[in-house]
Amino acid sequence: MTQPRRGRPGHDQAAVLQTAIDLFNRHGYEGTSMGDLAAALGVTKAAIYHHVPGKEHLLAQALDEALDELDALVTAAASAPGTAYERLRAVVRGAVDVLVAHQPAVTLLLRVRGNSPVELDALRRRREVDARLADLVRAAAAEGSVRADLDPELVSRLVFGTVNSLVEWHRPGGELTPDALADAVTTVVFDGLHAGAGPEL
Amino acid sequence: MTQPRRGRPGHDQAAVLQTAIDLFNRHGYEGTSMGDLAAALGVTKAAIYHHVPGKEHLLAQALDEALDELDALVTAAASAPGTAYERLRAVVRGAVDVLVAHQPAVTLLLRVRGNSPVELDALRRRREVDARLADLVRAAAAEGSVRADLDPELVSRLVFGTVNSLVEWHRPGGELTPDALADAVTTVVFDGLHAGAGPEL
DNA sequence: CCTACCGATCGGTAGG
DNA sequence: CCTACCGATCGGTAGG
Repeated sequence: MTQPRRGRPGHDQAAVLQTAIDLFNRHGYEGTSMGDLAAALGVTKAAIYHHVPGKEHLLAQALDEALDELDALVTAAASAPGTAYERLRAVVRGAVDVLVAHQPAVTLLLRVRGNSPVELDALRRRREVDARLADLVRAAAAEGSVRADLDPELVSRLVFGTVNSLVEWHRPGGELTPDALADAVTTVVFDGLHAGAGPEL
Repeated sequence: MTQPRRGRPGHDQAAVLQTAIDLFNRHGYEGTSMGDLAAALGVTKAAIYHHVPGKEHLLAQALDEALDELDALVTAAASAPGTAYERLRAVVRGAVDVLVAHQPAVTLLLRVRGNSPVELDALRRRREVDARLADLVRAAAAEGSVRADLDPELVSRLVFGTVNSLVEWHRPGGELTPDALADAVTTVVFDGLHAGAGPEL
């Protein structure tokens, strides 16, 4: 039912967004001008405004992509069956999967500073996700399956700090499959670095 | 031997740098104008150029502060006595100390994208530090004191990803002392999350 | 001659 | 999707 295109094929909204996210990640949001984006797309600056209402709208769409995925992850984990330990382990693995599958959008989210209403709203949504991740760690600690000698809030920050750090170096098409990467992260996080550490309780 | 000041007391280079680093961290380097910096200092924009040659010089000084500390840390660790395990454990603890003591400068460093020669040079120096950290992990794995079932390069990225993630939430004057924080990080990194995991090999 | 600034404005570029 | 622009603001510098 889509109308046949007339004129030059050009770009659709999704292509503009994808290129924008890439440039935002490479040079920073403020460090990327709409002229840079136009040049990367091979069009003039004004042409971009045919597809999107403005620069900040591109940022908002990218942040929503990442936050929608993370929201879905913690919501599913909160209502999943099994022990708190199993749900925590699943959410760590799921977080790795989200970071790998949506790396550019998640990278942008993790760099948001709150410079605008769009960024402040993203920070608010992110804090909610972080709070629900901390709830899972707290439940696992209360259950006795995760160490309780450290503040669960602190443990949560360290664990998901580790997961989030993946965006700094992981690139799609690397040697590691997402599954192998998730295995490595959960092993290091739950069992630690010591040689011969057991894979399970 | 310093001459008595005449005219308004004003600000020295160090004060301008400290305020600049704070603003760069809060709003991003490109998101901070020299006008913003001037307003934060309570002077005019032109007055800043009496103290510093330009905006990028402020960034370069901040990045040098962080990189000098990290260079000193890995250099000391590389020539320290003891097993590779002991040196790795010391460098993890030392990295926490550096991040806490130089949090604003290190935060800036971790966000550098390579947008300019100054940033590219900082990235180059940072890659050298990262390589020497990976060397330590490799030596500990070869020694048999750290798990060798995972690529040392990957383990290094995860460990120092965890440490680096501190800058995202740690603020000076929090509840945790630097020592307690370093304890918590080394415990989680080396022993993992499992309840009752031993504190040592 | 100095340090420590100010009011005004430079040439370019930002998002739109 | 382009040429031709705008109000404003950028980093940096002039004379005093």
